[in-house]
Amino acid sequence: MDAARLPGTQTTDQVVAHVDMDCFYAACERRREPALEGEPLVVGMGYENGETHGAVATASYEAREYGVESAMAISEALERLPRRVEAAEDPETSVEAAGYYRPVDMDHYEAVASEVKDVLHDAAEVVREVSIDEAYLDVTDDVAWDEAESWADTLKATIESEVGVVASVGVAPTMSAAKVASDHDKPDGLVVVRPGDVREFFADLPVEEVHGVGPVTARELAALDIETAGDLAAADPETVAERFGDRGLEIRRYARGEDTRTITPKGDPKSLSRESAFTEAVEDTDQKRQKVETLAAAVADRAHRKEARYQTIGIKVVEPPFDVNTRARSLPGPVDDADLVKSVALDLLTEFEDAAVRKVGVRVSNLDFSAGRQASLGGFDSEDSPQTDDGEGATGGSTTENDPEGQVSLTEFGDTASGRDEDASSANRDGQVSLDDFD
DNA sequence: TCTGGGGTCCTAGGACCC
DNA sequence: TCTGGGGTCCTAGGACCC
Repeated sequence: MDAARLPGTQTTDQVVAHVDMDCFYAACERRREPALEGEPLVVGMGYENGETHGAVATASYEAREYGVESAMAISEALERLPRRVEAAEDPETSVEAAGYYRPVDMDHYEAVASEVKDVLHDAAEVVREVSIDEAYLDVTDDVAWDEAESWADTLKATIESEVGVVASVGVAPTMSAAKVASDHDKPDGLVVVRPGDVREFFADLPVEEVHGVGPVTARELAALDIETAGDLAAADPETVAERFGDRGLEIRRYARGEDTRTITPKGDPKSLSRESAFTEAVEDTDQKRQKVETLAAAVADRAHRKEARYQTIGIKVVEPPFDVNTRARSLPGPVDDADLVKSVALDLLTEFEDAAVRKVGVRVSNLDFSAGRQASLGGFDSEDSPQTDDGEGATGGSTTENDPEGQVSLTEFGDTASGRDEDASSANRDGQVSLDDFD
């Protein structure tokens, strides 16, 4: 596209495009199995091997007509839409009212997603990938409002011809409006909301469509007679703030088309986790421990491959009916140590030894990617700055070297900067960061 | 609703420090 | 020794998103 704006004509408005792939997993399955085109198709996880406790990840629009929805239990999906293979053998069931089921294959979807991303990065300077099938593009400097529609149309066509999957695109002056716009005319949608039209565009939408409003908030808003985004936009800010705090003011601003967020590329992850559900609630200690060990190894492996070290190790334990418990323990410094993940996770699990448990998870957080990237010599206190900056800059604070035994240096730093004795003393208390404590 | 898996951000309270 | 205030880090839980 030509017509880059002249420097002097820029306003504070952004031109934001939100690209959202339609039924992405199903589209990926169809790409490699074209016979599924036009058929009801359900992609789900955890239901293979005769298991029935999985959930629907994506249902094609044809499958949705039978009432199958994403996040629905597979067992319920099968009631509404039997499997085609079984229907064919069962004279009682009509083949027309049956569909195809495929298990989730993340590796394949990620490969397709990276092809899509290549197209997006060609189309815009700044791309924020939100998830495997969704991204924001900042095209403020490349696309004028007059050409937004044809630009988006071209982008959609390119994705379809080069990758073979269909996207919906919304273009608007803010991220929150672009997101709603891309969803507004799905599938194969293209909606442009110009700067002056945002408030009107939101007015009649159900309040749940505002980004950040989920079922809980929607219910509480309904109790205040706030049912549309327009109601929320017009609501008294003090009432909203009183009930929902800062988050309330934020969703109100979104509903008014006010959103000052700018598009930045996605940074490093903040945490990595693995979790897994039992078929039914389990009390047996060994079964729980075994699953936690497996998850711990998987998480540690993933972190290792991503060159992430972690300072906090935690578990999640879900008790029936759906009580989520989390426990976490922080270490004196970041580590990359699969055995430690396992031993800490198991230790945290002992609290739930006697509990009935339906699901467990292991997480590492407080991630540090510095080791794999560069050996930075920064981080020493500079002479010219007095005491005021110690809390902040503190690159890494604790061990930025590879091994947790890098303690020596910590202790030495101990009395040089007041902000540091915390680290040093906590390391000392734990004596040499003795990993033995966790074994 | 008989809830799968992987994330993010926010809040509140306690410990600890100055 | 008691009181008070400011600040940070950590843990746990909640809501939300895809």
